[in-house]
Amino acid sequence: MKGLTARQEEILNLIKDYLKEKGFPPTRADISKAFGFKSPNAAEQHLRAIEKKGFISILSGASRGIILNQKEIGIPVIGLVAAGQPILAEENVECKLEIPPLMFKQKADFFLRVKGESMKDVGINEEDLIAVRKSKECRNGDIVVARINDEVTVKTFKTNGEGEVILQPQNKNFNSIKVNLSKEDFFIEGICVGVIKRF
Amino acid sequence: MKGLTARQEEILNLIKDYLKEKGFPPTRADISKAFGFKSPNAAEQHLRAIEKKGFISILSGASRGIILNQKEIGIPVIGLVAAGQPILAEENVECKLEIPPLMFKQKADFFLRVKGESMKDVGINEEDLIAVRKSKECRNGDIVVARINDEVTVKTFKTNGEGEVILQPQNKNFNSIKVNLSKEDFFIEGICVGVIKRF
DNA sequence: CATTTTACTGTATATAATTACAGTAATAAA
DNA sequence: TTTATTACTGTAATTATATACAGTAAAATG
Repeated sequence: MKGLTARQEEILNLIKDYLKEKGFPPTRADISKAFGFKSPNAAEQHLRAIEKKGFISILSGASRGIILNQKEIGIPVIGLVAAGQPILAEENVECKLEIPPLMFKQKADFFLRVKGESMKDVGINEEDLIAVRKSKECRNGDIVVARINDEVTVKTFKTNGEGEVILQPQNKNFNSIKVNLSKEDFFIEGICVGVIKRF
Repeated sequence: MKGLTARQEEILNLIKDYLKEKGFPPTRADISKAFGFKSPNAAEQHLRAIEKKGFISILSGASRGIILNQKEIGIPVIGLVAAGQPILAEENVECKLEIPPLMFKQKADFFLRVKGESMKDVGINEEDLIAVRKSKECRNGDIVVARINDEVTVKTFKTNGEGEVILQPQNKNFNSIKVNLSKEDFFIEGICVGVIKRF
């Protein structure tokens, strides 16, 4: 379900983030400050628009009386990534899962359901959920979610510093992937910060 | 950290309930109304006492600025199990971790920090947290947390139905453990319902 | 092309909410 | 026995917050 303008979605995301971080919703002034609005009324009117479209409820008279109408709280669980689609595109989202801030050592932005056994030697198996922090950069040895020509893969990242990138599986039955940066479309989607197995 | 008085605990529970229901914390007036206090200061002073004892934080100047210091919510994370102690004894609890109900397929009662690599072939490695559902029974093939003579171990459970129990590691470098039920003190603590890895 | 919607600034005000101060009374601790 | 602590009432000041009203301007819509 969409219907929100880009700006309204930004506002809604701020409310979600604020709630997650502080445990209670922001005031009109908090929102205005975050976006640089010089009038609290700017926030007020955005809130009313978002309410009208059904994403939040506003309790009249109550301070911070903003209620999220969505049950989709938490971070998205990504199943199969449709070719050509951004990883977080709505059609890839299986469900959402709420996790506490301290669950992993770093903040996780989404979960990705693992296909294949190429990383089994580090304990990542088919159907596991890996917790991913969005990042365009990574270090040697990081387990990364990378995209090569529309295909998303999870591997260990290696580089020799001269533009040569190798994606290493952690399974002796699989071969390393040498990425030709000049010919192939290569992109780091994020870094694996954790794994969840469900038996 | 000192314990809360009965009244303070009631107040804290109200805050938790209010938060769960409305999505934001109550004001002093809300608390006073719920308990029939005729002065908002009654609530204020309870809050200060609860804050002093470390259960909440109060943000100065912010309306509804009550933050739960959720050290004691969630399920316990068990580190090393002291010999002879029940697994959930307080001295074994490293911290607590709140998990959503849908995190695993079955309800988890506690986490156990894994020592050793005996289960590496099923993706359970040293320092991983395994989610355990308390249970005295289990089936063939279940990954169980078992206790043999004061020692806690994680293995795959096998039995031939004639009282013979074998605890199987999932690592070719480790040997199976045959349990002599007549001589040894054997006990199933629970069944592994999931794993969390934190990189 | 007129109208609506979006996206704001700027001002003002009623009220929501925190919080300080002054008490009372019962109970627990020193 | 004196002193804290717990558990409140009652009042009041200050600030935090919601929210109404009056505008401007650009973009989208019909």
